[in-house]
Amino acid sequence: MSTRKISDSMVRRLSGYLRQLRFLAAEGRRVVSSQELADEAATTAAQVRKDLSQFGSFGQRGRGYPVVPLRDELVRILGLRRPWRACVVGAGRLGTALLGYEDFGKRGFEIVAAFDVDPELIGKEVEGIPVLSIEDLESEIRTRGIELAVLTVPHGPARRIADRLAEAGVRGILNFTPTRLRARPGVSIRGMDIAVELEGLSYRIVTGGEPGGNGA
Amino acid sequence: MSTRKISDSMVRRLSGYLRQLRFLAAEGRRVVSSQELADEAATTAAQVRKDLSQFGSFGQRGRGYPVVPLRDELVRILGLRRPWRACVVGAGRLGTALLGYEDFGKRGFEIVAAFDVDPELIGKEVEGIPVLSIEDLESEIRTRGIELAVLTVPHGPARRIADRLAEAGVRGILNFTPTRLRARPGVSIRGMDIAVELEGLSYRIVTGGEPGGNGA
DNA sequence: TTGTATTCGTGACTCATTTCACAAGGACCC
DNA sequence: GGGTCCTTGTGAAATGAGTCACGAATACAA
Ligand SMILES: NC(=O)c1ccc[n+]([C@@H]2O[C@H](COP(=O)([O-])OP(=O)(O)OC[C@H]3O[C@@H](n4cnc5c(N)ncnc54)[C@H](O)[C@@H]3O)[C@@H](O)[C@H]2O)c1
Ligand SMILES: NC(=O)c1ccc[n+]([C@@H]2O[C@H](COP(=O)([O-])OP(=O)(O)OC[C@H]3O[C@@H](n4cnc5c(N)ncnc54)[C@H](O)[C@@H]3O)[C@@H](O)[C@H]2O)c1
Repeated sequence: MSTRKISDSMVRRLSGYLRQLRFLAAEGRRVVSSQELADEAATTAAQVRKDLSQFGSFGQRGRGYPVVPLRDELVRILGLRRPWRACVVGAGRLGTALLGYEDFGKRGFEIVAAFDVDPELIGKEVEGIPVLSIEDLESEIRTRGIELAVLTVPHGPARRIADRLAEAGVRGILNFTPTRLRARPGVSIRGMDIAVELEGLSYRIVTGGEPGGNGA
Repeated sequence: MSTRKISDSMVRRLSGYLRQLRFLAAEGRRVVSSQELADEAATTAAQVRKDLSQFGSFGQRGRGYPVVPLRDELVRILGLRRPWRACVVGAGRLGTALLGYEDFGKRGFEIVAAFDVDPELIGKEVEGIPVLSIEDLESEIRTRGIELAVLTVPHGPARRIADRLAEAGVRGILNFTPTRLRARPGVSIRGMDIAVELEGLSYRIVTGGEPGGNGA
């Protein structure tokens, strides 16, 4: 346990271990080896051990890692002990799909509201989640204790809304728009750009690159 | 120009530069400095120059990089000279949202078909794109010359369908399911897992990590 | 209890990526 | 045509990530 700085790619791997551990826990498995964890997370056994050893000694030599305690430890490390309260901004095609995504809840993220400008949508419920007016963004975020936002509005208003979210005290934004958001102190931002991923595929294919598996 | 091996994170940055260059080209800008490119792609000027120098000398000292030629060069490097023919497998909530995503075309990816099991959907068109039976997956992929697939089916059938896609000759899969797909020779796979990104946000927030901007 | 087979934890090493610093090359003004 | 800015291109240095090998600890069988 040497408490190095935790890199982004390592956090990504921890997520992968956690996913696998949840699955194993549901199956009733008691212990799992670094090798098995590595296979599912597309890495090596040594890497798994090194990653986990950053936080303490959870394994038992000769046996492996106890599934449930290790899962709970990762939940703690990743900050998922209690669910995060989140909203979706932009209840369009993509936003609506996300509102119906049941895995959010299972993974510790609770979507408590959506926001939109469209008067047709405001006041309705989509997948059981209320669509609120974008005008009330700041007040609703405060009263409902919303900490995270998923941004699925068009390019035009994206920057402005991100600023308003930051201003209203949101701690993190998951950005699905192709707009690059300005970093704001106190607000973490992560972008999911489909085109970037597709272009990555394209590059690998034309350069004859086999290496199939990065993410899932 | 030293022709090192191109890393994954570098390809990601190249995508970022390309996005910005497309935007600047549309605005009519003639030249751009490494500094400006760096600001938008959340990196440093030196990094931009080093990245680009892998492929040749495109810049003019004292002036910067000519926007349109550099854009075209990146298009070539990333393998985007002609559009890729793609399909969406699983025309559910997420799949439907993706079928309506107009930016695909602009970025060089043409969605020519969707596949599903649901008899209600098969034969219909969604957003102008025909929904075909999953039973005809192999034959349709061959006759329509489909090269890429976006996978948006439930967890259950995901692995099996990925195998069928690989068998049918698809060159790349963009996987939105939480299922980890087995790497297959000749098929590049890239996963987009929302939960992984949200967990990354969660981690950064609880550890007090400011560093706002990775992706968009 | 002893021996053998496992599997973790970890320091040393290797390899990859990023940053730094600056010379080289061109633009532009006078 | 000479001087002055700028900004690129690039080796060298610094930093960081991932791999290896092996000792320590444990399980289990005989
Ligand atoms: N559709 C996809 O599959 C997809 C995939 C990846 C990324 N994206 C990105 O996600 C974003 C949304 O895409 P979409 O296809 O869902 O578009 P959409 O037009 O279907 O939905 C956008 C929604 O945002 C709302 N909106 C517009 N301005 C707003 C404002 N100022 N405040 C609040 N809400 C506002 C609209 O009323 C609409 O409901 C776009 O930036 C797009 O590039 C979409
Ligand atoms: N909804 C989201 O916002 C979201 C976000 C991220 C990831 N995902 C993932 O994307 C996948 C789809 O999610 P969804 O919400 O769109 O689910 P959905 O149930 O709305 O859609 C799934 C579609 O796949 C079709 N399907 C089922 N079995 C099939 C088969 N064997 N062959 C072809 N088609 C088949 C179904 O008929 C349905 O139309 C899931 O794996 C989910 O975890 C969804």
